[in-house]
Amino acid sequence: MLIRIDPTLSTPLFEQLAAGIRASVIDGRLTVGERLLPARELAGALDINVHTVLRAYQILREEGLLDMRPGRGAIVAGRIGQHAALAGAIHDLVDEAKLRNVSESALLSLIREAYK
Amino acid sequence: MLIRIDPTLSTPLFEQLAAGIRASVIDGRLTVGERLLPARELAGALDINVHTVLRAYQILREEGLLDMRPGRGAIVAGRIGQHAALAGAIHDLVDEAKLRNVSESALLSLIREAYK
DNA sequence: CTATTGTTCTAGCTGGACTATAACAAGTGG
DNA sequence: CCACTTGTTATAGTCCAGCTAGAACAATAG
Repeated sequence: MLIRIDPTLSTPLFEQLAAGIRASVIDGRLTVGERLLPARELAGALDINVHTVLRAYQILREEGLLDMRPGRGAIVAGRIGQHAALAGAIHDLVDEAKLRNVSESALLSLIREAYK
Repeated sequence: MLIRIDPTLSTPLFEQLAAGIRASVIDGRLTVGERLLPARELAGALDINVHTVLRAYQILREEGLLDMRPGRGAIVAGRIGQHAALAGAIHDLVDEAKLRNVSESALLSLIREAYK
């Protein structure tokens, strides 16, 4: 599981991490039942704090993507079903946005608006 | 121009404001050539600081949405052309996401991922 | 010339993100 | 049962982005 973290970005580390794992689950790089690296281990590998990793894990658990318990670790639960369609739609939208020179942040806030 | 700001949300005020105005321009509530409220005035109305309003305005200028100069104010430039199609696509995507119980924050980070 | 309005600068406050330790609880495997 | 692993919880400190406040400046309108 290769996930890259960039401390210089404005998006929080725990969000970046959650986003990376989430994407991995959706496109199949992580499969249901698979176990993630133990928090302390991953934290060491990424050179960040354990709590930051755990915070990312907990977000994903609340989304139903992970199942975690002490002693067992964090396991991909993948309640998300067939997100493939969604992933496709997202891809198309992003392409469209790029084509029209709409910046990432602009697109993001348009979506935030649409969610209201 | 009615734009609502919620200080309790985690999204910065200046972003909320920029997002609101941006959306207004795109769906036609604000038309090209129209002048926005002077920063100090809008700040007073929203009960926030002038700098926060100006920061939002400047973001939109960088996007080419606004034209602003001292003494004249901020005017909708609307370089964005026909974003109607994009707006439609966004709307569809958000509906799809809601249908699948994908949270707003999850969708946002999926899009951030797709932008890479 | 005066009033308006964006621009720039300086300064201070606050909350969230991140880190660092440490103790605790629930599992796993021998 | 025991040792080890791993998530959970709590406490505390640092740092920075966002917001506020006040003031002086520059360009534009009338």
